[in-house]
Amino acid sequence: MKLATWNINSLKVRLPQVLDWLAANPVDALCLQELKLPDEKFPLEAFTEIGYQANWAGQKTYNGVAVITRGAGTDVQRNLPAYDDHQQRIIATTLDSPMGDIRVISAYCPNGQSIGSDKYEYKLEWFKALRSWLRDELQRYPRLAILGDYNVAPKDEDVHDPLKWIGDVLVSEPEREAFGSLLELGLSDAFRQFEQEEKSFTWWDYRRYAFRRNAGLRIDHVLLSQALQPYCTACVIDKAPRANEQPSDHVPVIATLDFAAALA
DNA sequence: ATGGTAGACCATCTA
Repeated sequence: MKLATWNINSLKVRLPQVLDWLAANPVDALCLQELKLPDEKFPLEAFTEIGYQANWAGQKTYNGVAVITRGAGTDVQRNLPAYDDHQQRIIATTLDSPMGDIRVISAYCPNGQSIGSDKYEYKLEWFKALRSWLRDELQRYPRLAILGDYNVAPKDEDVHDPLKWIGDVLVSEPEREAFGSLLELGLSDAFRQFEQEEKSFTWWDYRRYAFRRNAGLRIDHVLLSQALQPYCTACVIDKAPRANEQPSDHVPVIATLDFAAALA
């Protein structure tokens, strides 16, 4: 089973790239962020034509998340139930697997804009609400994967130039603590369970030739519950789509779960 | 210190 996440920064612009990517990477679930389109503009047919189903929470202009899946999802949940928020940042669905139900969540965590701004306070509040919801969700669904754009580089090794970024949004200590508070629930950062190349990033600013200079951050993550982590055999970043014409500023992250040994 | 680019949308906002 393969699970992936990709912040595509406008599904309208990136739809052809997403379809191409799925053809080349037929994952079981692809979590998308920053759809930037309202519910009624979601291109469902484009996905059904290639054998996928979809659940989404759209919004005009900003935000918006989706989970593209091979099978039909059940128990679909939009947004954080106990956090009143018009920004569409969460969609959750339950997939069938040889191990039983697996909860898959696509998350677009707030950016925070700048330290001390209203948006930064909102980001920290939102993470608290996310943590609280995830605690309950893990009780209901021990096999849980939450994938998305967390807008947090967890450690200095996830930052191209840590000195330049000290105290900045996306790397500040309160944000890293917020991210760490999710790990305290028993979630693990799948990417760091494996040997990885140094300077592995998932996002590069469009400006100043950041991709060419590999001036990036690792802010897109796959978090796996304790029940799922033992089955994860790989977690990789696919940098290829950043070289496309009109690329997203983020690239996909893919986690592989292998249940064969457990079922043998 | 500012601005650089991209996307949504036609003046800025968000990232």
